[in-house]
Amino acid sequence: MQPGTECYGGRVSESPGLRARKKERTRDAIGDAAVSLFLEHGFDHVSVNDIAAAAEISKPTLFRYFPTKEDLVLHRFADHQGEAARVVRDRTAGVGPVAALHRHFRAGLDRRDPVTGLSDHPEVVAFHRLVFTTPSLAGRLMRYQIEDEEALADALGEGVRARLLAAQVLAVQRVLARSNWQKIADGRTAHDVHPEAVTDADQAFDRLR
Amino acid sequence: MQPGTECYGGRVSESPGLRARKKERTRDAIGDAAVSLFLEHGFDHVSVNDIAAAAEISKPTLFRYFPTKEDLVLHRFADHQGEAARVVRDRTAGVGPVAALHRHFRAGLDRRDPVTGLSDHPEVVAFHRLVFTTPSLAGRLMRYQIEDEEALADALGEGVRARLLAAQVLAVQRVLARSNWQKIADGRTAHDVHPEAVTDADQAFDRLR
DNA sequence: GGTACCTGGTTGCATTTTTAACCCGGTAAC
DNA sequence: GTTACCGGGTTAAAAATGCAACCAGGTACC
Repeated sequence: MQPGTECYGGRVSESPGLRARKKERTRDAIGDAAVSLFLEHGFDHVSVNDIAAAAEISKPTLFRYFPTKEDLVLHRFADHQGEAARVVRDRTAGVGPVAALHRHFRAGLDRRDPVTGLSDHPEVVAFHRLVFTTPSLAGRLMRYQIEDEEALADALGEGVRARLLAAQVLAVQRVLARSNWQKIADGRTAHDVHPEAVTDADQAFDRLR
Repeated sequence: MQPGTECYGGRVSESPGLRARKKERTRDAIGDAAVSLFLEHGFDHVSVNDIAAAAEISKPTLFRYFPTKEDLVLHRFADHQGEAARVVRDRTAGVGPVAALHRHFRAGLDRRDPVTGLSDHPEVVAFHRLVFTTPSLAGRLMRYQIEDEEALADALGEGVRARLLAAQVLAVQRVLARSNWQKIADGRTAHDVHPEAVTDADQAFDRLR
C-alpha cells in the first residue's frame, strides 16, 4: 500500500516552503531595519544591538544572516554579485561579451536601476551618499568589486587579456554610475539625466572594443 | 574582575524577552486566523491545514499551541480560566467572596467584556453564535466550565458548601451572560441593554447570599 | 470489499533561533 | 593604571520550528 504518500494540504512541487519564505523575510527585515537606521543616524551611531532590536531578532541571528556590520549595508550590492559574469555566460549566441554587457547596462539605465547611479529616489540617493562617505563601507565595497572582477574574468576566458578586459569593463561601469550619481546629487532628475547617461555609456562601451 | 557581567544593550530586569514576545504573537496569530476563518466559512468547513497555512506555521506547531481544533476557538474563554478563583483569592480584606465576584461581574458589564454577553461588536456576536451552534464547541466549553468551577470551589474553601456555592455562582454568571447575549442577538444595542443587565446581575447576586 | 483520499492529531529528526555567556580592542573615569 | 563600560563578533546549550512521515477514523468511488 505504501502509506503516507502525501500530507500537508498543498500541491506537490510548490512554493519555496515555509522555512525558506520566513528566512527571506527575516533577511529583508534585518536589511531594511539596518539601512533605515543608518540613513537616519549615520553608520557609526547605530550599533548592531540597535539593529537586532529593531528587526526583533537576537544578535547571533543577525550575524548568521550578515557576516559583518558593513554587509548590512552592502548586501544591496552583494545581491548583484556575479551579475556581469552571468550576463556574459548567458548571452545569446552571436553576441560579443562587451556588447552583451553594454546592452545590460543600457537596460539598467532604462529602468533606473540604482546600480547605474541613475535613480533619483531620495532614499537611493541618501543610500549612495552613506556608502561613499563612510570609509569602512567604501573599503569593503572594493572587496566585492574585486570578487566580481574575477568572476567576470573567468567568464571571459583565461589569461591576462580576459583579466584586463574584465577590469576595464567594471571600471567603466563604476565611472558611469558615479557620474550619473553626481549629476543627480547636484539636483537634476533621473529623467533629465537619462539621455546623456545613455550617450556616455555608448561612447564608453564603444571605446572598449 | 568577574568578567562578562552584562551584554545585550537593554536594561537589567526588563520586558518579557524576545522568545516570550514572539511566542505570544504566534499564538495570537494562530488564534486570530482560526477565528476569522471559522466565522467566514463555519467550524467544519475549515481544516487545521487551512489555519496553519493562514497563520504561516506548520501543523505540528499549531498543535503545540492548541491541543485540539476546538481549543482554537475556545482559547478566548480559556484565557479567562480560573478568573473567578483569582477574584476570590485576591479580594480586598473585609469583602465577602460573593460580593467580590459581583463587583467583578459588574465591572465586566461596564466595560462590555464579551464574557458578560454584553458586547454588540458584530464579530463578538458572530463568535458567540459560532460557539453555541456548533455542538463539539459547546461540548468542550462545558469542560472548561467544570475546571473553572473546581478552581473556584478550592478558592472558596473545602467541603460541599464551597462546591455548591461555586456551582451556583458560575451558573448564575452563565445565565446572565446568555440572557444579555440573547437580547443583543435580537438586535438591541449594548448601551440599551446595559441598565437591565445591571439590575439582573444585582438581583441574582443578592439572592446568592 | 478494496482503494484512494481527507481530517484531526502525533512523532523523529534536522534546522533555526534565543539566551547568556564570552573575547578583544578602544576609551573614558578617577 | 586599573576599573568599568561599550562596540563588533563568537560560542554552546536549550528552546522552538519545519519537515516528512505516520496513525486512526471517515467517506466516497467502483
